[in-house]
Amino acid sequence: MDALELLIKHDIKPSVQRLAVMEYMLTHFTHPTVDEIYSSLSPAIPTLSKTTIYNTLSLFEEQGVVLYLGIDKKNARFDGNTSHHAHFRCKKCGKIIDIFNQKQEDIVIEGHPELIIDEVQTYYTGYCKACTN
Amino acid sequence: MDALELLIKHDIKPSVQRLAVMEYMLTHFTHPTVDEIYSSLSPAIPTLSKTTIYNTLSLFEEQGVVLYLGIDKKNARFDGNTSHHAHFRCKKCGKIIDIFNQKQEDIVIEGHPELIIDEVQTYYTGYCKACTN
DNA sequence: AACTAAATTGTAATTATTACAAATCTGTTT
DNA sequence: AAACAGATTTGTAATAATTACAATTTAGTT
Repeated sequence: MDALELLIKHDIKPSVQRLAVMEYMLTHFTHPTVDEIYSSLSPAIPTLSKTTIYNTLSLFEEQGVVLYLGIDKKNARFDGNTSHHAHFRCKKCGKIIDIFNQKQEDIVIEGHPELIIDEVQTYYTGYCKACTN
Repeated sequence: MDALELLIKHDIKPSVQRLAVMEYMLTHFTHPTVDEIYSSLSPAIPTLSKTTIYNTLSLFEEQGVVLYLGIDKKNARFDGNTSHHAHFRCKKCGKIIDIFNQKQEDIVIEGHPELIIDEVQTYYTGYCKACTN
């Protein structure tokens, strides 16, 4: 599925900027920050504003086409992969690794039938292989 | 276990400020922010500085006597309950609820024996009972 | 009492994010 | 093709959480 299709499917009107951000998210599953996205796209779209990146990602998140990650104290991070998976953050190098072998979480939390769950995020913290040696 | 014992057990030299913060965390399992802690303790300790709260919580977290929660976009939140449990945040009222009925997570992630896991945090997001009616 | 190291304080700096008004763009109607 | 309306983007300024840091205070030891 390409960027344009994805936007339309999620009721997002495409624009040059939105397509560029979506395209970036679909080719960089590195959980980028706003700054990283801005720095990467800015040369090709010289008029691009960082506010647009904030607006765009905020819209994308509302429409469920990207995931907001709160795993990093410093910056918001975003994930173009919205399928169910967890994340691991290395305390030393800061790298964030996808963890795919998760059982699908329950939609209802046992013992809390009164809560309506929209989203589940699991964050592991520790040391990656490169930082252990 | 009282505040003094806990600090000593975690190799933290007690001081008036540290004891006050620890005491607060042991009597307020509300996942407070730095500001909330500061505002609550400030009247009794008029010379208290907000920097001290930051320093103290940072030390407490390193020593494993409180948990840092990244569930709230705006502020850091802290939990004096370091036993294994998950958290739920209501999108509407912002309340954070403890979820205790979790199976103990594995120390090793299946498929990633190379990662050293120090911590696992699970954050649920959705709507609480009061905000659903 | 003097000394040393640690802890606390207060102010200033940093920085991510948001608010907002002006400018630009898109699509539609006349 | 011009005019218009609404949405989008932009740039700047404001906000606010956190950190840096130097000065002061405190606690413990000689």
